[in-house]
Parts: sequence; structure tokens; C-alpha cells
Amino acid sequence: MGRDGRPTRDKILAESKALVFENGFSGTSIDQILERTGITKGAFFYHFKTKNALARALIEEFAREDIFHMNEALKKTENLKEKPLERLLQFIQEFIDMMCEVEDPYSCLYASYTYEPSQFDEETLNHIAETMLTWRTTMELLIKDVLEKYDPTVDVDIKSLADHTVVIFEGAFVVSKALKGRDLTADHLKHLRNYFQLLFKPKKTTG
Amino acid sequence: MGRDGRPTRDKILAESKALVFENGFSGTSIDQILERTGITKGAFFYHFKTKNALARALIEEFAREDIFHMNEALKKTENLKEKPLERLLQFIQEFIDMMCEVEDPYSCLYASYTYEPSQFDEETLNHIAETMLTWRTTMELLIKDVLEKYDPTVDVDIKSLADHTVVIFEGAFVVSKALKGRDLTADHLKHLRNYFQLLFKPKKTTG
DNA sequence: AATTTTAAACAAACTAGTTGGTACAATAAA
DNA sequence: TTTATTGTACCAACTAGTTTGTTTAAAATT
Repeated sequence: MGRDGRPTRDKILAESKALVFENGFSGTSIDQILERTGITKGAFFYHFKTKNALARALIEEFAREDIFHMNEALKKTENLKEKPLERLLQFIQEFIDMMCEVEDPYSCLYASYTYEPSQFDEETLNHIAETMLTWRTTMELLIKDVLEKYDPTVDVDIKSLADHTVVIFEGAFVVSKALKGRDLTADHLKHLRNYFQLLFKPKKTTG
Repeated sequence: MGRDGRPTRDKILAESKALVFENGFSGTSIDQILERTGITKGAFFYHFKTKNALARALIEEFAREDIFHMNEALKKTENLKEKPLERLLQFIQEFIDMMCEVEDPYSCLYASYTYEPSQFDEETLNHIAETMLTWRTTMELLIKDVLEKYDPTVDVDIKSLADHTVVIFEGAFVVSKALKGRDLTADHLKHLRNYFQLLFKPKKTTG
């Protein structure tokens, strides 16, 4: 057996992610990655067959962590299963709390890749879409539970309401970065929580 | 008089913008631009001293059109000046109508540049931030007019509520592109309109 | 006559990816 | 217990092609 390559691989992934947020993917050269990690070209191509294999590994890791956080928030609010609106609001609150700890603008690889789509293979781009659809499915379930006990105060399309959470995340990331101040995601998730709160009122049960 | 260079310059700007949305800025080569426009390298560098001068021109044109549309919507709703909530809702409605006409996902240069910030000079990035702050200022005015006659049903921070419109635009662009379907911006602006509608109720005037 | 555009060659720096070889750690054979 | 073997992890130098940007002289447009 040889030595353990995981620390090197992890370092490549961590530094590459940071570089992609600064330069974009095609704006990030492998030489830059070597400089930051202190490894050599041979080592890089030992771990990743091509630059695009790195892109795939990056998005897979990012999406795995994203869905992990989503499921953690789901678990944490399981005790509110019988109070679906409270659960939905608390689910959002979990992310408000999470983003309150962030100082610098948070960046999202989905948006980064989405704005230079030609640089990635179909599989990589599909992985982003599928992860977003996982969010949609989860939000749809939470919302449908609410709709059993509450009526929307205005007419809404459930699917687009389900997508609205991801929309606000992505939008808040862009605006936070563009304004170069602190991360504003928590602030905008609060508006989402407000919207959910105002949107649903107890059902008038007829009998 | 010499010949008119504007058609060539405009063609460079139009094709470059499309290419930047496909490849990102650093993923777009000048050779690609020449191929699409059918002009030569000499002509390109006659109009733009550097690749970065093109980036600046692109964002200036994009921001000018953006603010133009914003001001058009402001003008169109001026007749509702005495009904500030109706005006705010109609202001958003103008963009819902506008985005309903779009089929393919709409792209935003602000987000594109924001996700590869190191590629651009400070001036270019500041122009994006300033344009977003113009949106903030406008929205703040519209919202403050509403607050004179209406009380928010839940506590909100005005500045972040003002930013929320741009957040939803940017987020909807990202999600629309990532899901590779039709543009979803109109759908999400409807949620913003709903939120404003639910957030404000007539003031209980004490007198 | 002034401005715009072409064509083609050129340079210097940078690009992703390859090559041949080395250091290392665990294991198996003597 | 020493020695040979094996496969992983890594390195330095190299290749072939692309990048932005320059130059120059001629030609086209108004």
C-alpha cells in the first residue's frame, strides 16, 4: 500500500472551490490550483483525470452537503409534524439561523456553473437541476401538509411556491456578492418566512 | 465623413453578450466573437482597446437598459401616486407582464460578472453595485409612500424589503437557467406581489 | 479626405494535459 | 529479519495548442 491521498484530494477540492468563486471555472487555471495547494501538476492529474472531472467532483460534493443540510433541517423540525405551518416556518428559521453565522457573502456553485454552462458536460449540469428538484419535492411536501389545515389567503401555484425558497437563496447570494458587503441571505429568508406566515390561515372547516 | 462604425460595434456587443451567457466572460474568446460577428481582429480592437473594455461597455449598456425599464415602469404607474400600495403592486405587475413575454430563461450580466469577479476591474464591478443601489433607492421610495398610509402586518426592515425585488429577479434567473425550462421569473415576481399585498393593511388613524 | 474594415503575420504568455521517473508504505518471500 | 515486490502518491520538465493583443499596409465606405 502507498500513502494516503485523501488529504491532497481534499485540499484540491477546497482550494478549487474558493478559486472558482473568485475567477469562475474557466477563469481558474490548473496552475493557480497548484500554486494554492502547493502540489504539482502530476499530483493534480493523478487525482482528477481532466479539469472537467474536478468540476464534477466539486459539484457532487457541494450538492451532497446542500442536501445534507436540507435533510438536517427536516429532521430538526420533525417534532412539529402535527403543526405543519409551524414546521414550515421553523424549517426556514433553521436556515436563517445558519446564515446568520456567515459574515462574508456566501457563494453557490449552482449559480457559478449556471452562468457558464458550456464549460460543463450534460451530467454535471443535470446534477444541479436534479438537486434543485430535490429541494422542490421537499418544499412541496411541507407545503401540501400545510394546505390540509390551512387555506392560502391568495391564489398560489404550489410548484412555484416550492421553488421560491431556492430562488431566494440564489438571489440573495448574487446580491450579497454584487454589493460586496455582508451576507444578506438571512434577511431575505426572513421575508420568505413572513410570506409563508401571511399566506396561510386556518381552514374554515365546513362541518 | 468616414463610414459609420456603429452597426459593427452594436453587433460586437450583441454577440458578445450572448456568448458571455453561454460561456462566461473568461470562457469567451475574442476569436469566438470574431467568428459569430464575421468581423476581423483589427475591427474588434479598433472598437475596443482591450477585452476588458468590452466587458465595461457590455455592463454599461445592460445597466442602462435595466434602469430604463425600471423608470418606464415608474412612469407607467405615476397615475397611481395617490394610491401607493396599488402603485407598488402595479409596478411589480409591469415586470410580470414583461417577463411573461419571455420564453427562454432570461440571463443577467450582473450575476454573470458577480460569479467571476476577479476578471473585471473595480470600476466595472462598482457599476453593478451602483445599479443595484439605484433599484434599492427606487423601491425604498415606493415602499415609504406605502408606509404613510399602511402598517406592515409583520415587522420588516425597509432596506432589505427594498432589495428583495432584485433578489427575486436574480434568483429566478439562476433557477430558470439551471432547470433548463421556460423562464420562471414572472411566477416568482407574482409571489413578491403577493407578499407586498399581504404585508400592508390600512393604517388605524388615531384621530 | 477621414473613418472604418480587411488580411495576415507575429509575439509573449498562458493553457490543459503528458511523460518518465521517484518516494513511500505495506506485504510477501527467503 | 532481511530482501524483493507491488501499487499508490507524487514530482519536474515538456508538448502542443490557445490566449490577448500588436503591427502593417491596403482597401472600402461615406
